[in-house]
Amino acid sequence: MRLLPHPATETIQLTEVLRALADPVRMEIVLRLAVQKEQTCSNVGEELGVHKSTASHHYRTLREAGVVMTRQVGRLKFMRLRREDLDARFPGLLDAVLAAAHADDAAPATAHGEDTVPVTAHADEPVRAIPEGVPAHGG
Amino acid sequence: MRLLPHPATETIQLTEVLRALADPVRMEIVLRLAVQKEQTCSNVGEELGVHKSTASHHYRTLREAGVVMTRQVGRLKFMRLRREDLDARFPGLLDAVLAAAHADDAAPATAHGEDTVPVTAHADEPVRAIPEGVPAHGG
DNA sequence: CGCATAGTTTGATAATTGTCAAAGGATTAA
DNA sequence: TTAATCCTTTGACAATTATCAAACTATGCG
Repeated sequence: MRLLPHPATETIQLTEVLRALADPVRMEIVLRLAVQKEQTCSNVGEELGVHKSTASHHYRTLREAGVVMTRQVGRLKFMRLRREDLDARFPGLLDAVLAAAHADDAAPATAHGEDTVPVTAHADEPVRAIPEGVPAHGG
Repeated sequence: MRLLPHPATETIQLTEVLRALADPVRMEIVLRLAVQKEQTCSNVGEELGVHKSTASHHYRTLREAGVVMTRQVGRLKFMRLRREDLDARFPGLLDAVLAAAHADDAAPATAHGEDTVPVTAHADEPVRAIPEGVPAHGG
């Protein structure tokens, strides 16, 4: 059994964690690991729709950012989230991200399963809001 | 008074938020806004150490990701965090990120103000941990 | 050894991004 | 209108990155 190099908990950098998570493929990996706790790279990779070398690149990115821990058993490599380490370093961050990812999955326009709300109206037009205590200077 | 186009709360994408936050300059902007609540672009930009056009690019990135709201008053543009919107869309995320940013500021190696711990020893070497219920098959 | 399995590394490429510099709005002041 | 202020846009460029393909390493099996 062997371990690959991982950053110590204290040296995990927020910016790198966020960047690691700011990719759809890597987020998908993290979400799977959040449910399945530990998986082989092969298992994770087969469902991602990317080449195995691409997947390997993402494993490395996640590992070097301190998001996942990889251990090798025979020919297999098992990946797992560094939940406790991340919680110790950045309390609540991982949970918030995972919860947010689920909130993001539920498509807003069809979340209620009823109205196809005209969200596009907001997306490209100026928002009418926040007049607030504006330091306007004249009427 | 005018408003620039902003994404509606329901259309804010987690990946874009994380990517927006995964940059040191933008994180710095967000941290300032978290404290000062609202500032002009000029105020924020002067302390960032980047060209004003670069700063403008970052404002845009943050705005399009749904992280900040910008309103124009005369020649000035005021920026503010979309705290309530982000909380509504991704509960706890912004708070966790802000707390994490503060935890990241406190340099771990000198946090105790005493020992210049050999963190580099961990950074590049294999970690001894997580033997756990490993499906090892032999001694 | 020879062969298969599991991932990584290297090479190549296209896309994205952070940066500065310079020109371009938009607004206020005179 | 001209000038000044505030910020954005465009252009250029270097660095990073996501991707696939192919070669490579490491392990296990006979």
